[in-house]
Amino acid sequence: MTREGMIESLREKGLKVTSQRLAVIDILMEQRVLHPSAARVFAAATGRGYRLSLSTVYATLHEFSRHGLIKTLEFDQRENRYEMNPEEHINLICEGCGRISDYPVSRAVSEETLLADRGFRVRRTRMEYYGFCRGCLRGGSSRKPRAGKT
Amino acid sequence: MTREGMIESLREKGLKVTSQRLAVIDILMEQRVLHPSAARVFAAATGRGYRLSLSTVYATLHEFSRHGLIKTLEFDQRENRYEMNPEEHINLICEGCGRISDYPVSRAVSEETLLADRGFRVRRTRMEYYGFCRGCLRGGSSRKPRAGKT
DNA sequence: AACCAAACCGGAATGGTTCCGGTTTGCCTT
DNA sequence: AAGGCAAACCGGAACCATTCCGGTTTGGTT
Repeated sequence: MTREGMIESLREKGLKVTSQRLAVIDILMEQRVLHPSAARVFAAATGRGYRLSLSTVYATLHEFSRHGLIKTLEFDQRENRYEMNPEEHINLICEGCGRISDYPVSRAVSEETLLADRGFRVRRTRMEYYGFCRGCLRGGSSRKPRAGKT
Repeated sequence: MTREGMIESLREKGLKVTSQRLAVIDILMEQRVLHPSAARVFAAATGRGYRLSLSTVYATLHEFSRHGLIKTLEFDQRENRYEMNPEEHINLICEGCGRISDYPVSRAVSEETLLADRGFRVRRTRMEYYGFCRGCLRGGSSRKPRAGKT
């Protein structure tokens, strides 16, 4: 999704295009590979001169997520992260440095199978593999050593 | 894993077998299909006459999880849940009633593939499908209508 | 029976996120 | 171009499941 595409989406859904939302969109586009947290989006935005509050960043990300423009990766101990990749994939989450990368893969069980088999209607999925990335395995070059719960 | 098996595991790992831990084990065994939360374990335990504190329940579950006796299902907004099923499976999580059920399935991508392909070493996985269970689809018989974030 | 690290306890602290009510603003109408 | 209004924004207070604290108890070993 491009910056213009997101703005287009806002209009389609009847959401207002505000300077704060544009700021969030810009940062999200720029940091998409990082799967940024709300705090990071806020820091990056203000650090670059945009004017908006942390509350607004939270509200905006929540709204974008609610409308399917982005996806929220919810965690218990670590802060939530946001991703823009709409394709089906597994998130590889490094417990050493906290980095998240995508690994494309098709859904393990089809929606139809689950519905027929269990009467369960899938709305969204979440697939995560926790472990250590190449860098952290290789003598922990590590940055931000953010271990999850062991 | 049986009650006796868990006690055995505690001894093997050098963990003390206390009355509080036995209480938690009993409740976990009894409520295994429910994937109970810490609060529920606590309530069930005290309600049945066991004497232990909520702090201890948290500490115990954390310890069991750390040693691989159980697995913690971490959530952001809702409370964490704990499961005893050691098999590879997908957790079907109903956004209507909060019920969690298991759907056995083999790992989508093998450990070896990921290591060769990305240099990523998998330590644990998490696969969840969110949606609505049979009961909630059929006119929301619903109990505990616990919606996650939309 | 003594010893000690591990486990337990209640209560205070934590911290990412949400809520609150009051103010500002995008956008539709005229 | 001005008016009107619901949506969006804001800072600060509130939330709450979980963790932390230090002081006490206890399982298991010597």
